[in-house]
Amino acid sequence: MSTASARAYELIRSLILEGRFAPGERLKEEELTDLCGVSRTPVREGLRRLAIEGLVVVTPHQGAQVAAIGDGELAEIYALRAMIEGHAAGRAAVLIKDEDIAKLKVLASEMEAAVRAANSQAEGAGELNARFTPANSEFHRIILDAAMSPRLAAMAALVVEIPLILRTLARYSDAELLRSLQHHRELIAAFEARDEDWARSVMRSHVLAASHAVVRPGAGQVQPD
Amino acid sequence: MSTASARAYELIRSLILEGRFAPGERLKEEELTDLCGVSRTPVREGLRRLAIEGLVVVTPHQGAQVAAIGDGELAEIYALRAMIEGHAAGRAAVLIKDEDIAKLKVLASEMEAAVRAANSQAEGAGELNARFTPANSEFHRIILDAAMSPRLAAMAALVVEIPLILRTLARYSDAELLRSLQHHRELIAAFEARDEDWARSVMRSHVLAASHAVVRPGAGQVQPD
DNA sequence: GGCTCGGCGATTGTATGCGATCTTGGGGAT
DNA sequence: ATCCCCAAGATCGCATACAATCGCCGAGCC
Repeated sequence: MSTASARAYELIRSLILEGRFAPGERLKEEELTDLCGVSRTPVREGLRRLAIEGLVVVTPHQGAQVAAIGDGELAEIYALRAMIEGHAAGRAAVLIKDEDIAKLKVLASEMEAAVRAANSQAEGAGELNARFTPANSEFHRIILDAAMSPRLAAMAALVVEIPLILRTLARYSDAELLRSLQHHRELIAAFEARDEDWARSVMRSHVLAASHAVVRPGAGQVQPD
Repeated sequence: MSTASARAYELIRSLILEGRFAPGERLKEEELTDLCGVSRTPVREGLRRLAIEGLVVVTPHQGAQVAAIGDGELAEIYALRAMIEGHAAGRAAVLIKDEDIAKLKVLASEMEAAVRAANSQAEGAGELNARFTPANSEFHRIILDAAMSPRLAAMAALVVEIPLILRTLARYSDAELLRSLQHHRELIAAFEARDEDWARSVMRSHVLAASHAVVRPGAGQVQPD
């Protein structure tokens, strides 16, 4: 529990990802000090870390603000993400343990159930998002961990979390959502077949498909990925 | 000049890359304070940044130490590097400006001259290293910058500098050195042809070749890459 | 004799104070 | 009326001081 500094980092990060701070909004150290209940030093530390991870940008003597990214940048980020997560999926196909594959199956079912529930009950997108997103994040995290490469995970952190800032803009059509679910199942199949190339290819498709759903804000429900 | 913090970061980083600190060696904050001439606060900041970049590892309440990496990890790092620099070269093939290509030609000539001088004069490897390495680093930096992707550059930083810590172990045979020089020329040709796939492929070869020269410490001269 | 526990030194983590730099608002000149 | 410049307020960067934690070593117990 190296708490104060880590807590500040996690709190600020979660606040940004939850959308409590708008992109471009300025983050004053003193303000965060009050929110976190710690002093400016650990707040600064967390801010710098978030800056390196790309969630915020700090300009000297001018403070930090939530990263704001344009469409061109977003497309580039998704290209990087396809590369990295594809690579991770390839490694994972060789290294992943059977128990982790079992976890993936559970999560895939959970996501499918979330979609079914939202569709049948005519629930709001919020409800779907609340069930779908955590399962989806966990799904991708398991694959990344299975790749057993801390540096790859660090690189993934640079590109995975950025799009989440804009999650309010990311809307999937029903067709895209179904395709995303199918990708998950196909990934699991590739893992079970221990097919490195197949897994990499499917993951690339998965991410690139998500890219097009995000860059063009459409009418849909949730951000699967 | 956001100096104090940036200077501390750069100084510590250069000391590590110059080999002044052995891998695994512990870095005490107070000691660095004396070396940098600044207080502990900016030293800590630089240390954390280096930690995220992978050059040092910090364990809470136990301080920082220079990253020590094994052969397995090294192979994995080179695989990532091949992926990232390959991607960068592909983008660069489309985006690079003619003047930057001209710079690459100058640097390639410089590296060739350095190798010729070292061979004919039976110079020590140190002399070659002193001429070759800066030109080589600049060569790769130009390509990375030409890709016009800050995040890609950030990811490259995660994997490009790590092998440099072990540069004393990296020895190229004459044949490998020549191959490296040919790769540089071929990259330039691919850029001039604006051939994205060609550039990516050559860069991947370039990095993967370097990988095998580094993982197996052979009898050679310098670390071109 | 070996093991465990408690105290001490060293080092890191956190808080606060001061100086430097940037932004903002108003007044004057063109 | 618009633009520029300057001063005041605010915020950040750095230094220092204090608190918390860890590792080590010796004494005591089993």
